[in-house]
Amino acid sequence: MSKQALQAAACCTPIGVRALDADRAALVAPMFKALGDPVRLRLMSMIASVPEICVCDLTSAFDLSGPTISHHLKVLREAGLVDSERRGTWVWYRVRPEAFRQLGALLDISAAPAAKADAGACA
Amino acid sequence: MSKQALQAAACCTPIGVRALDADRAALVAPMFKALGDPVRLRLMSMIASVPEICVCDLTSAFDLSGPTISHHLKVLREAGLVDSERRGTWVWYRVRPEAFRQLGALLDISAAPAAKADAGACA
DNA sequence: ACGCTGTTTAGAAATCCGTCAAGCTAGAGG
DNA sequence: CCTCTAGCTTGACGGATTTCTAAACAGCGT
Repeated sequence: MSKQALQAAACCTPIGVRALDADRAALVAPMFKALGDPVRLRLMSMIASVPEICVCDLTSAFDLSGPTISHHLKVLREAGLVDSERRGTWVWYRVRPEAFRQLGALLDISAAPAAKADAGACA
Repeated sequence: MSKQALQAAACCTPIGVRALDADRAALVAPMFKALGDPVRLRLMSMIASVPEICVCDLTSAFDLSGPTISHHLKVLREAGLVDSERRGTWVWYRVRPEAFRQLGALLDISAAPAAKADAGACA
């Protein structure tokens, strides 16, 4: 809703070009927070590495109970990072490319002042 | 130390190309977690948007006590996102471009499967 | 010695993580 | 239609982290 619109507004000025104001920070921080758990980060990468994936495949990849995985998926969903859709018996998850791209753009340091002194360190 | 070496090893395969294994996820997640707080995200962006900045300038930008800011800076420091250096009376903070770039590379979705269906949404 | 700057410690309140139990939806079988 | 089962989500609860305030501490310059 309005949340989506605001997220779009926060898109896509790199963090290093101009400091985030409080409103935008409050909007983007939950996304980073959602990625701040190892399990959720792995879930996110599993979802992002394929067009879509079934919850059953996600659950079987961890030594965690179903409800726990479901909880983590809910966090990712509420952060706007993934979408879910029920098709028949199974629920399928899919990444939200626009949210993903927004985070990537925020972390684009290439235009930041500090980048000049340290270009190419991540070869 | 060894932590730095492992962080370098996790660099820079995008999350959307291949799913992170548990070890790499455990290594990178703390960085995202550190950015998962609005105050820390703003601190990070303030630090990243200039070559370096004094703690006094950071503290004065928030309605938070000194110790609280210091605590958040410590989290960013221990996550490897920033460096601090004392010069005379004041302490100066500076971004770690390599860590920053690593996170940006992880979120590079351009090579991911889902990117094809949604190119250019972040215009 | 004194003041200024920034960090650390200690403690209370709030939040988060994982499991158990119960609820809901969709398909299969009678 | 009804029931049964499977797949996933939700609610509730103990235990561990996190977050803030206040007070004590350490480094630097005068």
